[in-house]
Amino acid sequence: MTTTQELTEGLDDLPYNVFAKACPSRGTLEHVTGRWGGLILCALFEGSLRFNELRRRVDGVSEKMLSQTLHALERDGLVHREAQPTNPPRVDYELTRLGRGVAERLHGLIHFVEDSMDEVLAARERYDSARA
Amino acid sequence: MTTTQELTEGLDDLPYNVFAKACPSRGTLEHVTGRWGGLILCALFEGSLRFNELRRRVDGVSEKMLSQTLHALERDGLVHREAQPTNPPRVDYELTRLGRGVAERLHGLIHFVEDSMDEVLAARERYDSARA
DNA sequence: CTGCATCCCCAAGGATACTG
DNA sequence: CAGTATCCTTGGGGATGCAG
Repeated sequence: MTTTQELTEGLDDLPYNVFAKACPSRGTLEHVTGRWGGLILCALFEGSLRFNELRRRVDGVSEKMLSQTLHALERDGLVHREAQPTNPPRVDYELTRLGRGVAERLHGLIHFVEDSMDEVLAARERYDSARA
Repeated sequence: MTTTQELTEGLDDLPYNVFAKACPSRGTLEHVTGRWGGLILCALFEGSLRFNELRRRVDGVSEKMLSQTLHALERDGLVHREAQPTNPPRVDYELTRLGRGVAERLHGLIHFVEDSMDEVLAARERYDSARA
């Protein structure tokens, strides 16, 4: 007996496949690796932060983008929002278990890139001077 | 004049720090985690590919974006371009040692996201129904 | 096949002002 | 403090055409 599953297994037809244009995992990947998503998750990996702490930590985010990105990450179940009904308001953002899994890997990637920058910059100079 | 470097030193004054707006590592991170960069590196992680193979593998990339992203990755020293002076032309793209380091970590991240999609989708439903 | 050049649109995202 | 609402600009990126 040959099932559809058997016919297609072994290549990329796992339940979710980023390489497929329509796969929902691509959307989540973009939230996670987007311009601000990665930095926000990585910042929260070091501990929970309040809105404006996060804003200062991630140099260059606008209020709007921080708010918007946090909403997307919260919706995807990667970030938990803890609002305290005090005055003035205090809201803490922290990673969920799922979020820690993502952030841990993102953290590894980011530090690898940081540690590689000397080589990257050297490669750029070679590339540029080769066609000057 | 207060520079970003001065503002952040004492905290993360490692040679390179993605959290600082002006750090060159942020640019490279964006090449690597950009909309197409991540998928291209991840595709090449499984082996070298020709231009149109890559184009088919990464469902949805336009010719322009593939070409443009490959140039950025080549310039950063992550991808090696091997052109054969045949007719018709044949060009292979493969990861450099540095590129493999990045792609390996990216690959781990991407698969973690794919494997988490059921949970992500469930979280979205909870989030949406909670404010319907 | 492997691209580069051009046109063009639209949405990401910055700036600013306002609210609870 | 923690956001939301609005406006407006820029460039990301798709479509098309051409070339070696």
